[in-house]
Parts: sequence; C-alpha cells; structure tokens
Amino acid sequence: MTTRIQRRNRRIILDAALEVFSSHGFRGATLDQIADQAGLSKPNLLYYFDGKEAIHRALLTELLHTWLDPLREIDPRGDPQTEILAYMRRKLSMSRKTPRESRLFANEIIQGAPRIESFLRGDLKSLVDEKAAILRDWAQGGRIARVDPYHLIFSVWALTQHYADFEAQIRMIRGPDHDPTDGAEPFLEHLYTRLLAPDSPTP
Amino acid sequence: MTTRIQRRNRRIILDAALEVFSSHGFRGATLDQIADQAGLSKPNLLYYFDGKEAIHRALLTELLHTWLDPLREIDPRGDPQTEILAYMRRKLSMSRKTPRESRLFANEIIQGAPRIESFLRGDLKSLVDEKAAILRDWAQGGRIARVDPYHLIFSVWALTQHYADFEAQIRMIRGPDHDPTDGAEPFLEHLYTRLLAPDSPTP
DNA sequence: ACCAGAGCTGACCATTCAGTCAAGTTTGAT
DNA sequence: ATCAAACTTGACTGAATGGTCAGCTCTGGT
Repeated sequence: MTTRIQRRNRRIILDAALEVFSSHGFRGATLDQIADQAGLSKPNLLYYFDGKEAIHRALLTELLHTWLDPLREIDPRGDPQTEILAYMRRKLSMSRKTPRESRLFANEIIQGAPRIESFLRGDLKSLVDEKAAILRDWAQGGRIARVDPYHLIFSVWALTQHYADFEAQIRMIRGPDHDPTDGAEPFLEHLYTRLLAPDSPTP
Repeated sequence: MTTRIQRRNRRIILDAALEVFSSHGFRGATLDQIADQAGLSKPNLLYYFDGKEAIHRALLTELLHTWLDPLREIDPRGDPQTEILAYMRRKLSMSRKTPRESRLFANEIIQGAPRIESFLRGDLKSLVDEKAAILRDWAQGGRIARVDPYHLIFSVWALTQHYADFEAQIRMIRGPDHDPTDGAEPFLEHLYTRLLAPDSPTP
C-alpha cells in the first residue's frame, strides 16, 4: 500500500534526481545534491529508495517506458512522407518538452550505455528493425527516395535530440534570449521534405 | 626545457586521460583509473600535471585547438554546395578518426559546458557567426536553398557527431561487426545534395 | 666513475560521499 | 485522545578519492 505522502515524495525525489543526474551524469551526481534539490534530508531519500543506483534506475525505467513511443506510432499504412515528418515532429517536441530526460539518456549512451544495454539490444533494436523494414519497403516501392532506412532513423534522432543535448552550446552561440529550437521545425520540415521526395522515375 | 621522457610521458598520460574522461566524464573519472590506463603511478601523474583539473584542461585545450578547423576551411569564394558537402565530410571524418575527442566534447556540453564557456562564447561564436553570414549570402543569392544558416551548421554537427557520441547505441542496433559509420557518407551526401539544391526560380 | 637533477614511489592525509542507525516527530484510523 | 505505523533526522561510519611528501632510483653530461 502506497500512501499519499509516499507518492508525493517519490515524485519530488525523482524530479530532483532528474535535474541532478541529467546535468552531472551518474557518477558526478551526489545524494546530497539531490537531497538539497528535493528539499529533503539524505536519510529521508534513502527511506524512499534503496540507494543512489535505485533512484537512477527508477528514472531510467520511467524514461525508457515512453522513449520509444514516437517511433512506435509510425504507421505502415499511412502516407510515407507524412508519417516520417510527423515522427520527426514528435521527437522534436520531446526535445522541447523534456530536455532533461534527453540529456539523461545521452549521458548514459555516451558513457557506453552500461545500465541500459539490455534495453538497447532488446526493445529498441526490435522496434528499429521493424520500422526500418517499413521504411525500406517504402524506399523500394519508390514512395520515398532510396535512402538507407537505418541512417534515416539515426538522422531523426541526431537532428532532434541535438537541440536538447547540446542546448548549452546553442544558447551560447545564439544568445540567451533566443530559444534553442526557434526555427528548427521549419528547417527540419524543409530538410525531410527535400530528402524524402521520391526519385523522379527515369523513363 | 622539456626532456624526451617528459614529452613521452605527458603524451601517455593525455592518451590515458582521454580514454577515461571521454567514457566517464570529468567527475566520473578517477586519477587511479588514468594512472592504471597509463601504466604509471598516481604520484607520477601528479609529477607531470598539477592535478586532475589540469590534465582535463590540457586535453580540452588540445582538442579545441583543432575542433574548429573543418568549419574554418569553408571558403566564401568556393562553390556553395561543394564547400558545404566538403565541410560535412571533414566533420564526419573527425567523428570516425577521433571519436573519443568528440565524446569528451559532448560530455562537456551536455553538462552545461562550465569549463569551455569562454571558448563557446568567444572563438566558436565568432567563427559560426562569420560562416553563417556566408551561408546566408549564398541562400539569399539563390546559390543554395533558402535555409536558416545556423540550423544548417547545427545539422552538420548533429548528423556527424552523432556517429561518435552515440556509437554505443548504434553498435547495439546494428551489431558488433558493422562499423557505425558504414553507409553514413553516401546518406549524408544524398541528404545535403537534396537539401541544398537551389529553389527552382519562380518565373 | 661521479653527481646533480630528473624521474619515480610507498605510505600517508584530508575530504567527500554513499549508506546506517537510534531516536525523534507526525499522521490517520479508531 | 490514543497509539501504532509511517515518516524524518542528526550524528555517525567506512570506503573512495584527490593530493602530499620524504626519500628512493635512474639518466646524462662531464
């Protein structure tokens, strides 16, 4: 039985932990920082979670649960260009709305993905393989340009997550007033529209 | 006066530190790990460098010295598409040849770029502004498609560095035999050729 | 062969940090 | 109002880690 206080405090702790882990990485984060951020004492943190590792695991589990949703929604029966453009927009929207989660994930991958290897090799690979097959069919059927489906998926990841993961760099180049993703959507729409336009059939 | 031994050992230490820092981040790396990797004792490390911070700083300084070279080479007098494609190829080549340096940089940015803020606001911003102006002129002159020059530069960074920074993820999806960048170059050539083709003039 | 300085190390220190615990306070069902 | 369970915390512990130091060994110029 979980109480009202438990739900509230677990949520507060996970929020604080997301803030700290996403900006310092697992090793760089300390329980004291998380406790401060949460406005709770360190022993109290450990009353709700079994340790630093457990907090981190809870955060990743929660994240991975929704991480694949945008890709999952690609519909093989839909219009190819519409589907891919919509996928890109969903990913860009995630970068806008949950940049800390994106950085949490990025930190994990850059450091070799030790804690989410089974997820990557399992759920992620399966889904990517499945959707890549759809993209391949679309390309072979001439409904989009003949591009490598895996690199196409990677390009969406790279181009959208970049705005969350490298936000600091973009801010320093474009100035503090500028929102990092300003102008990104029309640019990426243009890019994918051009990229995907079917090859004109050689008569 | 620097001796032969000094040059050799500083090099060994920086190599080891690059390995460790790039895969664990600054806080996650320990002097003992670096010493192990270098095959030297920890006090010996500190004989050559003033501390963990100093090793990291030396590494970043060395990296930043060449980080901007690919962008710097864009020639305003060259053919726009050729120049931009060549830029993309230079960046992709860097991701292939020096992925650890790319991850060192990525770690730094994701964590808010505290140690290289002045570089980003200074040298990097200046150069990006300068080259963005060139790209803008090309776009306005109709020599490439009308795209936002900043997002165009960001797209090159995102698409090329992704192969180094997210190598672990790509490997787990494509399998261990597959080189992560296999097929990337033709894909990106196709992408930028399509993206940049000048808008057909409306008569 | 000598030796001054460069190069190197085991032992040690201070701090940071994850995690524990005994003893307190608050909550909510009765 | 009572009380058992839920919640909270100051004070602590042990391990990890960045850094120091006295004294050792090696190197290269004479």
